[in-house]
Amino acid sequence: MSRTLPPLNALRAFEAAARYESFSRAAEELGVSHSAISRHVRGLEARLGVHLFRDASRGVALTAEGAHYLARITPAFDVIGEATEGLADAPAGRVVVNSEPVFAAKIVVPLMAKFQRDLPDVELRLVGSNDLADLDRYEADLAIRYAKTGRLNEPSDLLSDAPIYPFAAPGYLRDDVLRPEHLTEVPLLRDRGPNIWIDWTAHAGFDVDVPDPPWRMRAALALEMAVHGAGVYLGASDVTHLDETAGRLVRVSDVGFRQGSFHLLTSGQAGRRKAVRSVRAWLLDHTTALRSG
Amino acid sequence: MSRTLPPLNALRAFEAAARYESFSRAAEELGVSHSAISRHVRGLEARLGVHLFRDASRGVALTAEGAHYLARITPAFDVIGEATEGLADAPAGRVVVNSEPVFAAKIVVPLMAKFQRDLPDVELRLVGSNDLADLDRYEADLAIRYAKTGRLNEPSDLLSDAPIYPFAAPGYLRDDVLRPEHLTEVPLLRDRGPNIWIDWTAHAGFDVDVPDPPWRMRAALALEMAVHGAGVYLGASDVTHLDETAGRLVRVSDVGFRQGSFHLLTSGQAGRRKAVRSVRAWLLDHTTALRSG
DNA sequence: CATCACTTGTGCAATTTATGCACAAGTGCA
DNA sequence: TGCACTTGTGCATAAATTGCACAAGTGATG
Repeated sequence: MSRTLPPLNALRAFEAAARYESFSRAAEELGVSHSAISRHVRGLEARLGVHLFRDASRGVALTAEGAHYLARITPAFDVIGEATEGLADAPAGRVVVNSEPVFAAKIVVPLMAKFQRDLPDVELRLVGSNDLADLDRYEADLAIRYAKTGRLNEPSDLLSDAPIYPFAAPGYLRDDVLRPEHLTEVPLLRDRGPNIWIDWTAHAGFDVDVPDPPWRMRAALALEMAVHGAGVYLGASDVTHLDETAGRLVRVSDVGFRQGSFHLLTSGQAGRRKAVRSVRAWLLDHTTALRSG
Repeated sequence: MSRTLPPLNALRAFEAAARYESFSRAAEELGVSHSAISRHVRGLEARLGVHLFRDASRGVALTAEGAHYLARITPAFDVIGEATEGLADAPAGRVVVNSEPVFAAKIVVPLMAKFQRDLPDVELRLVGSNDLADLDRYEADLAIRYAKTGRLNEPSDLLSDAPIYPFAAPGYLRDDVLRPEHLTEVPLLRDRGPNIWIDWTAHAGFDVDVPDPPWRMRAALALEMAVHGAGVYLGASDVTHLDETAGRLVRVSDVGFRQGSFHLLTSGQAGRRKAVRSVRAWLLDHTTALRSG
């Protein structure tokens, strides 16, 4: 194998500059400064030892060699671009979904078997994490994030805006009903953000000062504690549904309110892939029950 | 223009790894470590969101997508390689020659008009410099260097090993003959290296202690001083020939000796270009008279 | 079953390449 | 003459590439 290739990044700069016969225009297209283009092009010329451009009054002009080279390079790059985009058309492949952990555990994981049957060629990689995956950096194709109020800043699809209720293990409270005196007797569990128990007591009309516990934990842990009879969990009913159905949790009050929602974000780049679009559509199809209206 | 290309360096690593279905083999071909290949490939997979390889017991195996992609990418790279090598076949282009200054000024420059007629499509860029151009870093295509003794360490072509004689402006010495008493009366000019006047007096049989002047200068300046009647220059007759022919210098003794030589080095990369090979051949053709034997 | 050869994966740090900013120089036009 | 537009370059920063050393896995062999 005796093929030697020039520095490919410089070649890319050359190809763009040659198409426009302008370094500035090439810079715009590639999203870099003209200075980067100039350096790449001049470096390539020096390395190859030929003039690909000559000076023009405005911009640059291709030499005969430069024009001939461009005529060969552009189609080659087109092939590479098309082949790469062709991968996006494949219905198969791996799709990385970064999800808030409690949503991953309680909603997505139980759906995995069905997902496997419905989209057998897609390998779903589910990453439960509270860290915000950088979709622009290809850390994930799809991201499920929780917005405590309103919408997300980025374009997204609403997955769930299920109302918030208090839940406890069956038998944890007398008659499985939350009463005012309980609010100072038992641990009040929630996600570690603002104390939504204050909002709830206001809705319930309970005139009680809710103690703010000295510990913090995230929703997934708090929910597990409730399941194990260690307190009353206040949170969205989407993530409790699994344990309710299994009889591990009951709703201990009919007073609820809506605050916060889960959203699905799609990476701009990966979002063009058929496999990613399939997963997105599937997730939205299978979470319709979680959305109001 | 909506074409988007993957990171091209990673694509190159993929293509080599895919051909061999082995990261180690690809690493050998590209002259990097396997670890670089692995990172490139896995990065590309992550970015594209598809499996291009699956694990095999020994090495890696292409997935269907990977194989299909390879079948498109390899021909595109072949086109780029061939187009780039095609530039080398062009008889035109710029050729950079880095030359020791006195050789450049006295031998190459006077030949430029003939060069222009003989190779009109080649732009010769002559750089006179005592700095050693790094041929591996594309600083020059050809380099003319002086070896004070013997040969150069690198493969090279002998350009000139003309003997060393003393020269002065006509009339500077009585009867244009260098006598022993002159050696302590007039400035003895030479290149700034070891005092070759000591070698000369030994050859001439003059029992004189040659003074070592407190100044240093390079050959080109020393030669100009002699032309202007400011001393006697001792140096190789190749670089004095122009001024002799023009009557600006005469040889003032028949005693000469051989020491030192000019060599032509050719860059390995640029040396494959037709234009560079043409210049090299031309230079060797037009300097045959400077070589003994 | 243990050992070895071969292969890929990864933490960490060093090296190389790419890049932007700010200024300079050149050209054409009003 | 001044302005708009264009490319070139010193300097420094940012990003990508890379190697080293180790780890883990697989298959073959004695």
